[in-house]
Amino acid sequence: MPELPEVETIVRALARRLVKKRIKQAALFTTRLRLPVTGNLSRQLAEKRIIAVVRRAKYILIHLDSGRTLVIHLGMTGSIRIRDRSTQAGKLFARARHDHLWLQLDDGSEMVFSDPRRFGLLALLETENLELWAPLATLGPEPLERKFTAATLHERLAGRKVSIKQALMNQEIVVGVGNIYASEALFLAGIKPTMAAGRISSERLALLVKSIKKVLRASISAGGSTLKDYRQANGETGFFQSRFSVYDRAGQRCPGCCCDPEKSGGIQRIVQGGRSTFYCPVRQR
DNA sequence: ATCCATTCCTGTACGC
DNA sequence: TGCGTACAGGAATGGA
Repeated sequence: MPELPEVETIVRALARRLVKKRIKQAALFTTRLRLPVTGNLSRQLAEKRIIAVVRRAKYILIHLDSGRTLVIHLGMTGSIRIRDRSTQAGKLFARARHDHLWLQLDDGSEMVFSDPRRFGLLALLETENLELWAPLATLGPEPLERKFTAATLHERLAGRKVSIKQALMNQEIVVGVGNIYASEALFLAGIKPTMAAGRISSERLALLVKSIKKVLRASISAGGSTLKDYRQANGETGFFQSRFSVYDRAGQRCPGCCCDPEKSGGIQRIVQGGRSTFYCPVRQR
């Protein structure tokens, strides 16, 4: 999916375009997402004003003046597009194959949520009780907040035998880090992805925390990473993918590596928990 | 308590 | 061109 930088990029665009706008009409085209969509979303969204759009972990939270919040998670292949009235000039909205939610705003623009694989989710919840909702209730700390420190991570990893790569992807330990940025952050920190999470020194965890923040911030600055499905809300691709150090670069030389990939084999691809991990055996120990 | 494989669903790339 | 297979950015689940 969209990991934290991609979701953050989308949220910033949505905030710019949607806040203070009123939803004129809404249409939900399926209830079959990762969790069944409950309630009459179309009716509950119509005539409501959007007062804020924020991110929590990889969730998009759209606060409405009705005291409810529209929650969107993009799963692996979800995307959100906003289209101007001007680009639609006179045309009726045409639903594409995997469009699941359509909103028409009072300035004539439209927001569409699409998700071919339907691993994403949509929910409308009481804003006041949002944090009690199970998927949000168990989430760990935000990696870009100041209070996410080596001490935080150390405490959360204590005694864990699972690999550090898998631990970083566990949203109860730290949120927002998915398959790409887990590999990238571990490369920056020089930590081998298979190390037991609970056995890494505080010093190395401090470097890991810095690396996580650094790679996430750099990617946000680049508008995220586009592999296949991800697009910014205006339809443009991100461009951080061109700056990956190890992700999807098996056999190549890692940035600044001293070794000859012809001999060393370069960046390795292994599988952990069913997901690909990329790392440099020379620089990551 | 922790960890692992499996599952949801669809699209695409690749080898034959 | 067509077919089968593997794999893809996430996260919940059940069983070990």
